[in-house]
Amino acid sequence: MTDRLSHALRSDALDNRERILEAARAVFAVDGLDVPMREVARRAGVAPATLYRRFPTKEMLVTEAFAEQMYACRAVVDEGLADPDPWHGFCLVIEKMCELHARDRGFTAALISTFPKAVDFEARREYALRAVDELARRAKEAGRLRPDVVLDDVILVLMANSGIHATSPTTQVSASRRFAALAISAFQASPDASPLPPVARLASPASVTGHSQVGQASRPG
Amino acid sequence: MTDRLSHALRSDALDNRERILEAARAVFAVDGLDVPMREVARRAGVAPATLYRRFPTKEMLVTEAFAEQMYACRAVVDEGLADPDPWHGFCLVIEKMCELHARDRGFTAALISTFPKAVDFEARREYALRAVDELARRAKEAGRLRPDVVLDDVILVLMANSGIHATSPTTQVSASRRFAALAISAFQASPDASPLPPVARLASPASVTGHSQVGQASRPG
DNA sequence: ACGCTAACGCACGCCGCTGTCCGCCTCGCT
DNA sequence: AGCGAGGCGGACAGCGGCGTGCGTTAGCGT
Repeated sequence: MTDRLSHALRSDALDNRERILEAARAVFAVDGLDVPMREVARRAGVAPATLYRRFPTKEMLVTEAFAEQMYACRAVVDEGLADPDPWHGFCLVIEKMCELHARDRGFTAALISTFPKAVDFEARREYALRAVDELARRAKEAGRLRPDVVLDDVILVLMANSGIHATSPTTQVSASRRFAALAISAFQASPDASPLPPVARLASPASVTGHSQVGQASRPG
Repeated sequence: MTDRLSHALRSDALDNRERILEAARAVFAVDGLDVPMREVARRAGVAPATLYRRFPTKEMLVTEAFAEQMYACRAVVDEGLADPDPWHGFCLVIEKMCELHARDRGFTAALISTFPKAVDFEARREYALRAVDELARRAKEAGRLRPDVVLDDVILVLMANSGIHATSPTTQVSASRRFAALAISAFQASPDASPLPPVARLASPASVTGHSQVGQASRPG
C-alpha cells in the first residue's frame, strides 16, 4: 500500500514526507497531539502547504506517524503470547505497554481516546485486546493472575498510566515503570486479596467482553 | 478574608460572583480546565467583562472555584488520620481521593500539575501529603502497608487515577473506584510481593521526601 | 426621591491556528 | 540540454479565544 502512494511521489516529495513524519513523531512524543500543524512543518523544515498536501487532515498524519508504534504494540503482545510462562508474558505486556506509552505521550492519546475513526487503529487495538485476553486466561489457569481481574482492568491500568506526567522523559519512564510494577502487584493472585468493587465497563470491544470475566477458565461454579 | 472582598461588593455583584463560581465548578468538573473563559461566562449568564473583572486571570477563578474541593480534600485526610486503624484510614484516603478526582476532572488538573503559583494550594497540598505520610508510617508499623511503598507512589496513583476517562460520570466514578481498589491491593503488604523498581521522584515536597521511605519507622539501617 | 458611584455588557482590536490559492522552482524523462 | 508536470513555499482569508474601553444601567446611601 505504500507503493500505491510512493509510485507517484517524486524523490524530494518522498524525502519531505519522511522528514515530516519524523518531525511529527518527535514532537508528538514529547508534547502530545495538541501541537499545531505549523509546528510540525517548521520542525520538518517544510512549508505548511507541503504538510497539508501530504496529510490533508491531522488524523492522517497521526495515523501514519504512529504506524510503527502500532507495530511495536503488536510485537509486544506477540512476545507476551509466545512466552511459555503466561504470567510472565502478561507482566511483560503490562510493563512494555506502560513503557511504550511513557516514552511517547502522543501515542497514548492517539490510541486511547482521540481518533476513533482510524479503522486501522481499531483493528489492531482489538487484536491486542484479544491477545491480552488470551494471555490473561492462561495466567489465571496457572493460578498467578487473580481470577476476578477483567480485561477492562488492563485497559484501566493503561489509561491510568497515561495520566502519569513528569518533567523529564527519564523520570517519566521511571515513574511509569514503578507504576507498572504496582499494577502487576495488584493483578497478582494472592490468598488475602479483598474482593474488588464491580467492574467498570470501558472501551473493550463486545467481541472480547462477551464474557465479563477476562480469560475466565470455564469453571462450573 | 472573604469579608475583605465582599464588603466592597454590591449585592448584584456578589450574586453574579456566586453564579460565576457555580458555573465554573460545573463546567470544570465535566470538561476540565481547558474550557474558554467565555464559556464560563455564558453559562453564568454574564458578560465576559464581568467575569474578567471578578477574576482577572483564570488561575484566580480556578483557585476560588476549587476552594471547597480543597476543604473536602483536607476533610478526607483528616478523617483518615482520625481512623483508629491506620491501614483502614490509608485505604479510605486513597478511595476518597480517587472518587473526588473522578467526580471532578478539573480539580485533578488544578491540584496536580497546572497552577504551581497558587500558594494556597501548595500549602494545603503539603499538609495533605504530610498527613498521608504519617498515615502511611502508621500503616507500615501495623504491618498492613508494604514497607517499600513511598509517598511518591501515592502521588503516582493519584496522577494515574486522573488519567482515567469515561464517557459518563457514573462510569467514571465506578472505574475510579475499581482502580482505587486495585491500587490498594498493590499497596497491601504481602509475603510474596516482588521487589519494586527504583522510585520515581515526583512532586512530593522536600520537607516530606527528606526520608525517601515513606513513613519509614526509624530503623538503624 | 434623588444622585453618586459601582457594576454591567456590548463591542472592539489582537493574536494564533487552520486550510487554501498561485507563482516559482526543480525533478525526471527524452 | 530542454521541457513539462508535479512539488514547493509565501501569502491570504476565516475563525475562535483573549483581554479591555466605554456608554449605560441599577444598587444603595442620604
